[in-house]
Amino acid sequence: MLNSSFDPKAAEPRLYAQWEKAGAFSPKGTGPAFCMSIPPPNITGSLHIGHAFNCTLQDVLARFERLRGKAVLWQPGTDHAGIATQMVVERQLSAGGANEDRRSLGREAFIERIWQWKGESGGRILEQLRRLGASADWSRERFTLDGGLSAAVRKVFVQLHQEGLIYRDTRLVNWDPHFETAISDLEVENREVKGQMWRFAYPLADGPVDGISEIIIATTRPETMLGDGAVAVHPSDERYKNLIGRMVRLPVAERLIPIIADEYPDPEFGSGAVKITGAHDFNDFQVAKRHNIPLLRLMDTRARMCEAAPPRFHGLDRMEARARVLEEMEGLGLLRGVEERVISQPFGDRSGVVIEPMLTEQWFVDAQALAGPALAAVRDGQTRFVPESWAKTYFNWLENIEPWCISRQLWWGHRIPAWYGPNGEIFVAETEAQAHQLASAQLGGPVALRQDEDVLDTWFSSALWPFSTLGWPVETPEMARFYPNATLVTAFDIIFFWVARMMMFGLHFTGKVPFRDVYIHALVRDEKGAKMSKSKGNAMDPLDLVDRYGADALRFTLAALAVPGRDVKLSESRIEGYRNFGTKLWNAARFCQMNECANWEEFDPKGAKGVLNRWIISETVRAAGQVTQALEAYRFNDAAAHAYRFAWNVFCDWFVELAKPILNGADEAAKAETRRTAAWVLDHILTLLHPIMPFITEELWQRLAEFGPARSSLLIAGHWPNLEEDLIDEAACAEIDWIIRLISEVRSTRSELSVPAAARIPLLLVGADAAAKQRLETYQDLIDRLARLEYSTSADALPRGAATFVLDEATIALPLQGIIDFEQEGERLKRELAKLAADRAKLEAKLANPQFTERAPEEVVEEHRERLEEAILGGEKLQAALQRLQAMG
RNA sequence: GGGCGGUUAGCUCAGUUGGCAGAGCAUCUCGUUUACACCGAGAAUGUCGGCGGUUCGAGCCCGUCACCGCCCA
Repeated sequence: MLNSSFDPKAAEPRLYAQWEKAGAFSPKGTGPAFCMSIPPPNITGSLHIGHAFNCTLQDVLARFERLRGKAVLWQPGTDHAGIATQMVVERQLSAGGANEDRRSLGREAFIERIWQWKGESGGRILEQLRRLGASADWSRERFTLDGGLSAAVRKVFVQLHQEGLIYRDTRLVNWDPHFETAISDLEVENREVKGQMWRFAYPLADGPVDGISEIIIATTRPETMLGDGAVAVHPSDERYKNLIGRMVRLPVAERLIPIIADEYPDPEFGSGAVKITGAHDFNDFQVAKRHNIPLLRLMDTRARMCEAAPPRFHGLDRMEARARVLEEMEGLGLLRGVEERVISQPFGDRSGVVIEPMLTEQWFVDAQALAGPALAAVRDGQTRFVPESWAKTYFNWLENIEPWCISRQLWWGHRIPAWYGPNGEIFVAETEAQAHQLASAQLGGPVALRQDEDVLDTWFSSALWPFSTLGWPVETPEMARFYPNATLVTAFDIIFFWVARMMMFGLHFTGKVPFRDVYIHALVRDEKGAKMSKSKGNAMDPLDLVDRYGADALRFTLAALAVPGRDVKLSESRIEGYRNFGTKLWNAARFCQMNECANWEEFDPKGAKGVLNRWIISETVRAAGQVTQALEAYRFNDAAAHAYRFAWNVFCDWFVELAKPILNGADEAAKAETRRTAAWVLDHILTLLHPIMPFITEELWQRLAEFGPARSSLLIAGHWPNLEEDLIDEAACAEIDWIIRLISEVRSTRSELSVPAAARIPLLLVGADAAAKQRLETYQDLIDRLARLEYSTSADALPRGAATFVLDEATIALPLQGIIDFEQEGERLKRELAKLAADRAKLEAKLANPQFTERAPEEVVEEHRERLEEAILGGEKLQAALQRLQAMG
């Protein structure tokens, strides 16, 4: 016998082990393939609510499609996370007290240390996903630095290089002076901070022109003036027209620089003149390129001033240099003011330090060339964004894409497969041996080669994830079967980083899109809508929630809140509510078990005779259809809501209650059929809920079999309902619906009139048609019990002193003389009448409008007519009841 | 500055061809009816952000404004 509640703590690990042991997570059978590649979490990561959300949605899909008979491969794995991982281990080194850092350790030993760390703690997050019930195929777990995936990376690099799509170039990159590496512009966080805007005067070198002797520029970064190559003004700016082409004397640096005309400066903003520091500002870089302005790199890798600055600045940190520049400008009398203002400043999202746009030589991917096919594939529908609106974000980014800087000055990652010869010749090859071959061939003999020190951006390998994990470039059976992937589930903040790049590389290297659907979900925020973060202290730990409420409750909550295109605000009361739902389900199963609702396997729902049974079977068909449709459309919230409503508000609230008299009754045939029906429906509920609540449903599936027929499989390997519409019996639905409405109305009336709950009262059905009379007769016991009636019967006339309400064509009277206050009932009737009168007036007005009757669809007009008739007849009946009541007074 | 999203019950949010405004939580009343108090029965609650337009009919479509959030400059 089941206990009165589910114990997730005990059951979850047991069930999960059972699934794994059964090999339930591996693709099975010959059905259509369904493949998802997990967005690989960082090995440094630990599970946060965003992972839990992403994981839940994927698992819902995986389990749903698996139950539908597809061969499901949910491909798991992790990402090496270059900068984050290196950071973790470097921090460990410096905390070790041995005065070690990565340089003292050396590259090889340091990397060894990281592998060691990875072995110990790198798999933690995947363990945590298991606690949520993730049914990924762990036997196929991959890591971006695995041999096969690394070979794929080298192949891609070499091929793109051969095609001229990877090249070395000197451009501005976002430089992180803390980690001393280039980082992606996507890893830069622009924050509004308080800063100052200084105004500098640059004197004209050859004396005044038209009375103007200097030009004023504004800057928030005074130290960069040392690298200025020009002053730009807008060609249409009348103030400066005659200055274009003249030189100014750059103070402090004591150099001459030209005044140039360019569209970039905004004449409305500040003085309209802009200093151009091509080596330290992205916009300036573009201007400098257009005008061949020299690029002067002022800083070294740690953002200390270097050669291009005057010697007295060498070695100064950029902030020290700023103070010095200001001091000198002031001394020269050329500082023309300063104002406080909010400025947007770039910070490294990992290091937290101010990012320096820096002129360096790096490897770049010609992303623009790869973007074309990636754009086309979404435009012509080969890959579909869900919700569709995210395609716009994707288009917008790809249409304006910049060269992708892929080299990183780190040690942890895929080392760039490029070797340099004695005179700087570059040999790009998949192996060092091949590089030597290339070098020999080109240089006429063996030479010493030095491999590029840098590693690739982590996203370079992630971009290959949907196919490198399947074995590409080897043509494996998995590639043939599971590529393209069916669906990618990820958050919107990663469309640029990852989705776009997978599209570019997938199309370029496999000729196919990497996935058909991209389901984009929102971010999880706290109940006030703030982004969760450890520093804010509002982060909810998913594992803590699992401990307290069970994985199913958390999963159900996340699914129920997964509305496309909107942030998820998670509140604990919601989780608690869905935990309660689990308990409700558990107890419904317990009821079934106590009533021997089993042995349905021989049961054919088509042959069910009882109206109640035919009704709940009809409802099951409807619910299964709704849940299926919702999941197919990625409407996780709808799927959750439909399943919830059916299980609780239909099955528990009505079927179980209505079935009780039968199950306790003497009609053995009816009893047997009802038991089987109940078992059949419950199994369908378990199946429909399984993708969202895998643990409790699996547990019930197995426990229910203790008294019934043995299960032929675990629920995870069961079958999704595929019910035929002709199981729906409209007549049975109408009949049960009538009973439900009758009972609800009695309850409501009793409650409004404060009839004591324990009081048994009579019910008279007045003016009913034959069908209604028949229904009352057939279900009398049941109605009496659920409405707490003394007796119920048909009658010809309204009794004296009764509370009344209208049900279709009939009037229901509850003779309550001596129990209720008739004044109160009179008031209640008047309120009802007023409501009906208002409805009536509205409907009449509408129907009197020829525009409406002529233009609205026939069925809408008809519906309005019916509603009007109902309002009129109902009003008459209540009016009669009211008169009868008042006649007593 | 450009783009996107949001504004519906006290709170969190649904509302997908325009046709009777919903759910969960919270609140209030009643209830030990043999699955369940993590429960049952019932109730109350709305200028669908403002203004204008299209339409027989607008929470939904269009325009505009306000406020909030995010992304990109």
